[in-house]
Amino acid sequence: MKEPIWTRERKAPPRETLSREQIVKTAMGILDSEGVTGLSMRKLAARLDAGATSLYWHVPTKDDLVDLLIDEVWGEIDVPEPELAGWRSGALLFGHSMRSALLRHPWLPEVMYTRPSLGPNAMSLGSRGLVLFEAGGFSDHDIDLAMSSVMSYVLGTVSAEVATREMVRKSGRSEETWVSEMMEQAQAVASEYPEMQKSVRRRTSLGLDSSLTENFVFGLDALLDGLATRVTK
Amino acid sequence: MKEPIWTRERKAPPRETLSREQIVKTAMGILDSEGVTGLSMRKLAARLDAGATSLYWHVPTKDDLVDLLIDEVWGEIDVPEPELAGWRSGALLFGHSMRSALLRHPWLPEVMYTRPSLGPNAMSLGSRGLVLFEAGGFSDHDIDLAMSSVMSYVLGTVSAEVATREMVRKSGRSEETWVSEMMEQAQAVASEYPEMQKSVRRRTSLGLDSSLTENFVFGLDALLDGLATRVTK
DNA sequence: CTAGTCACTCGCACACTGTACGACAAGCTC
DNA sequence: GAGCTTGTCGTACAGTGTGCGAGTGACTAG
Repeated sequence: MKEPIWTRERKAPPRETLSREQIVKTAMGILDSEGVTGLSMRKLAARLDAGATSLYWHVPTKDDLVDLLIDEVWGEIDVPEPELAGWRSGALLFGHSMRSALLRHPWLPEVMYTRPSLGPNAMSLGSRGLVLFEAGGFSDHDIDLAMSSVMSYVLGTVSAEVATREMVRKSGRSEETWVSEMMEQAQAVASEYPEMQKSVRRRTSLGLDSSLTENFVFGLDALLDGLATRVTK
Repeated sequence: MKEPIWTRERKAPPRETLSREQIVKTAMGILDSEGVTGLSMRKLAARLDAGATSLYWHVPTKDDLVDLLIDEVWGEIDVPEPELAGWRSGALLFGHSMRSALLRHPWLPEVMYTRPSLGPNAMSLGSRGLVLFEAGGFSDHDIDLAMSSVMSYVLGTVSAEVATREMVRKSGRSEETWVSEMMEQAQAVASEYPEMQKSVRRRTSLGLDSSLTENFVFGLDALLDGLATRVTK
């Protein structure tokens, strides 16, 4: 009579092997710190002390790997239960949670717009979002319109924010000197675009961080105000 | 006495040469039809009957070329003069114009979030937008907050829309069969995500196009409603 | 103990990318 | 003619994703 596997002892510790989780995790590290162009299969493999093509046993293609990484990010986003906060502050919280996830993983905008990406975490996120807006009293027809307008707003704003921060980073300057250089440029073309100059000056008075946060909050607030008038129940 | 140039005849027609405009134009064609991955310097050169490296005399790098292309798209977006329509319908028009430009050039989202891109058309667009909102009666402080929330909303929504369309295209199925396949998938995981199922069904009843347009309009309307309450003057 | 079958690793090779370099040519001004 | 500017392009290099097939360690059946 054969003894079942889980009681039987292993003769020797199992061979150390790569795992999909491990690959995803270190790929995430590379992506977060070096961006999309910094991630190559060879570099990833090297960091795992493995041959480049070994990865392909665990992951079909690089694109699939990126899909896994995207879904990982969706998994980091909170959606509060509606009974805890009400839909409005729930949506606000959701927006902020989504923003901070995107700021932690600034590579996401440049890859997410070319691919399906309907992994389990994305599904769960979408589902929980819909629950929130349903509880908020939107009509059946409006629930996912409301939900997806909030998601799109956050996505767009934070993508733009990430692009701005990227601009600063690439310039190699510090934040302050970058802002002041922008000011100079704005001065130079002031005659052509007087409005832009005012805008830059307005943003300069706050720091870059606060200015971007204010931007995000202002629009989200306005959008939620607009959505509030569409609550019917 | 030397005769001025414009009266002097050319001895021979000038040598045919590449031009930046020409390069930009055919690159735009490739990008629009084959997407970002379809654009390579060699392919672009081949389509111009030129050697690959000849392009580098007219354009410093491929990235710079893409920057030119992005600014070209910004140039296609209308912003109405405020006195023609008022800020609200002006903003609506602007949003639709921006949307259709992005739908014509669906490659834009995947490249715009990694780079500066403050070309002349972008500047002019921003400036005209600010004029519109200023005339709308927003406080000095709110003008560019309002403006950029609209831009971000449109950007985010249409980027997501483009991604959806890309999904359909890549699947190789027709629009209808794709939608019904989505329905099946939704049925399959219905127990886990009942909300998603409802959402998919709602979208299925309209066509894909109308559903996406409705989505866009709904959120933009809500956002503008919210912004309207912030008009002070 | 041997033979066989999985699960997994990895070197090589291929086609492709952006672009630096330097040789070359055509047209213009002296 | 000489010399300069403008422009073209072949070659080469370092890098990419990944298909293929050989190889290896751990396990099981006989």
